[in-house]
Amino acid sequence: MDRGFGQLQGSSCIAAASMTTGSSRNASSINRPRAAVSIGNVRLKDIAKATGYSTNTVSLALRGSLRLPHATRERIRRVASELDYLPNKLAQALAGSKCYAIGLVLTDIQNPILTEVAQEVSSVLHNSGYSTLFATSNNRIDLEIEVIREFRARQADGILVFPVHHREVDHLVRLREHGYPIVSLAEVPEPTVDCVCLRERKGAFLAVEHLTGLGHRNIAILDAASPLGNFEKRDGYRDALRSAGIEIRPEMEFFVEGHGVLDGYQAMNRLRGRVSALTAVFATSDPVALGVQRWCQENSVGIPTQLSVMGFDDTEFSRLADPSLSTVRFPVREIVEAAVGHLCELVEREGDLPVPTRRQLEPELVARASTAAPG
Amino acid sequence: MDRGFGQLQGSSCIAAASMTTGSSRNASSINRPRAAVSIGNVRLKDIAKATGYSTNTVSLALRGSLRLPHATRERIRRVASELDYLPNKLAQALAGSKCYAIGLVLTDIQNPILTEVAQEVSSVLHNSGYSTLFATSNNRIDLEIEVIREFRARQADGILVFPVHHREVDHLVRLREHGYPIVSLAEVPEPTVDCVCLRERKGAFLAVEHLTGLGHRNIAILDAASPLGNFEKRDGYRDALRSAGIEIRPEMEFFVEGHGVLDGYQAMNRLRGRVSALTAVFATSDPVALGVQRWCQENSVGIPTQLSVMGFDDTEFSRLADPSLSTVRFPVREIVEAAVGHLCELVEREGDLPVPTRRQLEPELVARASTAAPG
DNA sequence: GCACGTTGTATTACCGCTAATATACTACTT
DNA sequence: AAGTAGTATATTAGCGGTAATACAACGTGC
Repeated sequence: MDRGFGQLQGSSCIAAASMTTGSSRNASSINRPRAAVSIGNVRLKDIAKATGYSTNTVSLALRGSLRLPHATRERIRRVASELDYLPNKLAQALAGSKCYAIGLVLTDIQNPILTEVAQEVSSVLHNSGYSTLFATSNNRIDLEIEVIREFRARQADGILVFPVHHREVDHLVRLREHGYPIVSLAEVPEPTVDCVCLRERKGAFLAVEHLTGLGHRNIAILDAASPLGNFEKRDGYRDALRSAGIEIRPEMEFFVEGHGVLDGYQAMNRLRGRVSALTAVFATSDPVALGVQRWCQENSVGIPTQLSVMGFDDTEFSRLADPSLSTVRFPVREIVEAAVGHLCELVEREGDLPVPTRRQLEPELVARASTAAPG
Repeated sequence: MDRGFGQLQGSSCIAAASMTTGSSRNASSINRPRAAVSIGNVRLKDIAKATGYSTNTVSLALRGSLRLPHATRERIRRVASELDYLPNKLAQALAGSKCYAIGLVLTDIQNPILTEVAQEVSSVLHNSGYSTLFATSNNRIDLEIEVIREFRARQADGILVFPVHHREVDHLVRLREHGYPIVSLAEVPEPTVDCVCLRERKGAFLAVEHLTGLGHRNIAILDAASPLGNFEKRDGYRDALRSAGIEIRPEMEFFVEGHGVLDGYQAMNRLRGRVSALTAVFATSDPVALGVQRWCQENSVGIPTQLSVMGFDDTEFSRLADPSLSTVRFPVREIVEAAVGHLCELVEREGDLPVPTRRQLEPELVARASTAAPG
């Protein structure tokens, strides 16, 4: 929140490079306009020339080696900052073994919750000294595989991924087996790959249990996950019905194309004939639920009087929807922190990874105004 | 992870590497779980050993050099793919001059429009053969500067940025002057840095002109941009009032903290006493407008009967809001395509950049149900 | 029959950095 | 005074690629 005007904060003082009122010999070779390079093409070698030390000594100084006397270290550092030296992280990564970059693969970002995840991931990684490589699979497994290869080619130290298909993770497992750190942000059935995830099945269970608890018995599910082969939420839905002694009817399970508002809206259009037969709808993501609400408003179906609507994720839009949406919270911060933490741990093990673990976070029901006892 | 005496050149010789005989079967030997490295640590040298050629010949073959006879090229390529060779892009970048990565800096991602931008950018870049480095400045100029330095250290070939302050872009200008390709996605006053942007001032003008055209004269602005020093939308608002002969009253201009739904809602709470004095509200982003709608619903202010509401950006949530939100379209695809295209062009110039240009895209009014003539 | 291009491939030198080892010096020992 | 530690720095060899150059074997032309 600080507006801070005087941002002169040692951020940069370029052009200094060309001046070098060299105490030792001249360093005129620095300002030779080399081709194709940016402002910051000051290298260890340049600092070496400017100070008279060897590049290796400069490298040691900048990394704070105690083998160098304090005075030398400081002198080199001062010159480095005068020249606005920026280390070449590619070269560092090539010489060392890490490159301090993590790849993040999202499925799509129609759902604002994934956006929040992206924001949080990049921010947490930044604070841990890592950069974020970003890509979306667009819900296509071939793209998922492709971008992961891309990340590996860039020597990313590890990968965070929302797999497109929670059951098609062979490519992840294989990498993991070879010591490549990968953490899935969605639950995969067998813990053959690390995952830090929300207990989705239970989340869906809570959502639907909330509805049955209110007295609903005709509950539809608008399911955007199953078409991709991800059945956790549908299973939770069925669990809840079963545990309430309600028959599971396939005709109450509807597939939805994507996670957008429009998808929910259109789904309702398709099943409009059946609406009178139900008293509640559980959508597997918030935007879909908002689309349902919208359809109801247009079609004069009262929420929650005639139809109760549940979402999933608890995005900001849901809280301030009209009526406010009952949903299940997706704890972005907790999941991201745990996932990044775990991934960084794996990365630091440098190859000898422990057996994969699964960390499941607990979902939390958020009951709001879009659900009530059936009229 | 030191290997001692340096006589052993390959620090991690995969089993495959030991096959010197020209024959080419041994794929199964890849999966020896060696320390500290990923599965794909097959290098040119390994392919060289496996085929009997020198690493340079292998390099040429994989890059399709015509200096090699067809048969040799194909043979090498086959072996490479059998070994699942993945080129080390860091090494390529270090040896060549480009690294085929672009940095993207967003301000925050509360606003779904920025999310769409991120998705689109990474997708378009991917199709152009570039990777995306991702970071958010969180609306803090110091972070903006920091992540840009980070990108430069990673040798990003160029940067796409939504500057936090459209008028504080010295750090960008300085880089640009030194030949570093940067494209701003928001309009900066002087074209000292390339930008591909929406004509925001005109967009705001259209929005407010739409309101004045309907007969409104008491129009407030909920402005999330001005607090950051970005006055385009406010200026457009004033332009429209002026051109309709309406007095500009400072008490009709309200600052909003952020671009979230809640921000709009809370802003309305703060100015509730004044609501009766106005007939229309222009919010500088859609979520803020949705917050306004929500507040009105809770406080029984009819939209658009008692109050007209305009947003900005045209996100999916707005189209399906209730009532559907009148807004101004932010043409994500066009802007991103133009910006990425331009940036890539600059990148390909390899340092000798032309003078910065500004490409302004035209905004488009989207009139929906949240605006009408004042009752 | 020998200089002379053409091929096809190997050798070598970087890119910017880290890390292991080598080499001057200095300062203590004994 | 010579041997022995340290200390402060330089030299060299990689990391995994690319690029320039070298070279060897093979036709050609005259």
